[in-house]
Amino acid sequence: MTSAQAADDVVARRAGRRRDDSKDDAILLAARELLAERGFDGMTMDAVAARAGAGKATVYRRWASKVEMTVDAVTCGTGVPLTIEDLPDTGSLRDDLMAVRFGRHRPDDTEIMSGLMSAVRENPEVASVFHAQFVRSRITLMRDLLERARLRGELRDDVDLDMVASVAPAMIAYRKVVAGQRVDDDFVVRMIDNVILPLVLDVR
Amino acid sequence: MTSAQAADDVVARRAGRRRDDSKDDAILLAARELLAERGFDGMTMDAVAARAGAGKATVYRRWASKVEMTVDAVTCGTGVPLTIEDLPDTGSLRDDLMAVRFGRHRPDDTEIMSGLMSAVRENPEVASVFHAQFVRSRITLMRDLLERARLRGELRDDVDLDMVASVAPAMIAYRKVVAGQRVDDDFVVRMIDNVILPLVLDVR
DNA sequence: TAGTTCCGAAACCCCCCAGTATCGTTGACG
DNA sequence: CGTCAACGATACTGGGGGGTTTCGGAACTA
Repeated sequence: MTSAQAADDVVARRAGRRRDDSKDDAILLAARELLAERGFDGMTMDAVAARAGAGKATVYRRWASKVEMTVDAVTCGTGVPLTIEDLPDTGSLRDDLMAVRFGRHRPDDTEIMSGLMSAVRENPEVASVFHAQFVRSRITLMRDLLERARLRGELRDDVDLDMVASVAPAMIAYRKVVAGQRVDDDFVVRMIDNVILPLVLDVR
Repeated sequence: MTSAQAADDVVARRAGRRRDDSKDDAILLAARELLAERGFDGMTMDAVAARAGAGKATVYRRWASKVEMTVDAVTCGTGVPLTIEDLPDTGSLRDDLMAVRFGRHRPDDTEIMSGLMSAVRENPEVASVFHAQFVRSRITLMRDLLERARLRGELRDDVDLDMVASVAPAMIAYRKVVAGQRVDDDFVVRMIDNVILPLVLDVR
């Protein structure tokens, strides 16, 4: 409980209409949708407010700037990045990787990643949250999964884990952001079976 | 000889000061530098003109818009993409790949690739030249080199050439554009030796 | 020298958009 | 019901930048 909430409950609540907390989510959702559809530059604050069914004043009452709103939209909206804690050991690296793709997780956020790219170059705050949300967490997850497979004895012993851990994130981001192609299930499975696994597995 | 040049030589040359063709190169060079330093949005036409030692009118006398100038800056400036014709068969895939990186070619243009990214999303013309210059040509080159290695008998026979051909371009673009890290010689060599070659080579 | 064309510099126009201010309205509290 | 804060809508401000025009000067032809 924050001190502000305590003040509301214990001390007399201030008069006047109370803030509609559901608007926070509506605004952040609108921001994410527009980020995915039009990118950071195309996501105007007027459009965000309009899609959320709110006025701009309501948006700026909650966030001081477009950047701060964007940071919250990305961090709160796309959720805490997946970690190895969320993925029970299936006993095989292939099944572990499939679980990452096909498990019951948040929807594909490559569109948001793509839409954020333009803002990353010129905004350190955005760059920081982008890196944490879309780069570091994914490489770390891959590295942890590979490490687990290594302990199970699945991997050859000369694998460069740090390098290999970035192969899948790189190929997925490249296909979406740089090459501008769809990242569908076919592509992911084919990448896993024809690139990642042949690269690390002991069996031949 | 173009008809315009013929007209200049045969028919009477029009009166007045002649266009300084060297300005074209100066402007395109300034555009590339600013594209690399500040990205497409940060590259203002005023800055391009100023760096080229020209007036904006001079720029707009040659190109109708910022986009058209950018397209020319990228296509003319970074040169014709490398093809397998430019790379004599060294007899080994590793040496072929090293020749791509360390051969006597144009300077590293990952900065320009990175700077163009923001414009790709919202401009089909830029997207087209970007794709030709930085995506298609590189994947094709990789694929041709792999094919050549396959004919030499270097490769395992179950290699997914189309998929593998995009691994190196993906990892380099990812590291630079998405992860925001330097693409130095160490990284490239390590990628070749610990990812690309283990993935395709027959020897084990 | 007269006429023409290109030059750099700079003023200018116009649109877009982040952010602010003001409106009348709505709803919670006393 | 009176008060007051949050609400949606909307007008407004200020800065940035693409693109155009103007201007005096320079370079070229005749």
